[in-house]
Amino acid sequence: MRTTDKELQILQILWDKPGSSVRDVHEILYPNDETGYTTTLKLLQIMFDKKMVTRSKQGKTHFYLANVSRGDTQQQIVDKLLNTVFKGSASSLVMQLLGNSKSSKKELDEIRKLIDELDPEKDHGNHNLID
Amino acid sequence: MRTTDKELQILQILWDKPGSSVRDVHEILYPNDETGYTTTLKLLQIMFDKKMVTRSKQGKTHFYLANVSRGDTQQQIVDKLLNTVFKGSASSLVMQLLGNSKSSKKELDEIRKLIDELDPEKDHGNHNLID
DNA sequence: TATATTGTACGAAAATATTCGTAGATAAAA
DNA sequence: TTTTATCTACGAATATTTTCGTACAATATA
Repeated sequence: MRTTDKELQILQILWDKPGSSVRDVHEILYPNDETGYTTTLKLLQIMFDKKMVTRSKQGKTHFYLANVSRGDTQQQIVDKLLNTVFKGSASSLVMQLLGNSKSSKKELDEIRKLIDELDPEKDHGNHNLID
Repeated sequence: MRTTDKELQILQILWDKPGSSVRDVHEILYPNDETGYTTTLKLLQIMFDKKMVTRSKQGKTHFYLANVSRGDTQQQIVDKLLNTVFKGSASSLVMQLLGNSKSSKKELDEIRKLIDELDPEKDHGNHNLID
């Protein structure tokens, strides 16, 4: 089953603010009300039919929760990107990502730590320690 | 201007095999001819109108070249992914990417090297060298 | 030369995604 | 209680993407 662009944006909101109402979502999605309220409503209803979200009624309004995990969804999308645009090469994806962006030193360190954890055997990083 | 799914697949082919004909592209895109030849033709024509590709005629057939660079396109798509799904955090994208995938040691080393180049100041990687 | 094959062009159908309009129910405010 | 706000439901209009059908020209083959 496919996740469309708008659905992804909405999931994003629900992951950040679980239990949002249609109005909550709508106000974040279209801060200037460029688009009608019922559009957002319809999207949430479709997502409910697809079981991408759950909801509970309180009074007359529904409160929604994402029913797919952020991690799984991220994984799915990254995998697709990896295969369709980077021929399955994770390193070239990372190169593209880091090469032309202003990632903070903190982020770089986090990534390095991750790699060290994934590849514990190698005696890496022994450059210019002594001299 | 937006790059659709199929357009991306076709660009992929043209980057790998510059100067492909419609038939070349078609056979790679639909190896079992699940879809009509004129579909592929139409897609290439649309991409030509959008100036995403160029072409030159030889006899009666056209040979196509991508008119957008692979790198730029990758960058554009990765940036979008980064912002819509990872809140702009490159490290969490990389974590998702590497955490749950079987990247080869070679790839991990390449990535490490890249990070070292981007972050030359830090005296990183000085763990358990002596003891 | 006739016939089959392979190419282009392009309008339109089909599939999918997004947006809107209307109707009706419930809750809040006058 | 009447009126106004806000909510849901849902069919249908729009927009976009993908696919197909048909016409016709150029080339290869019988």
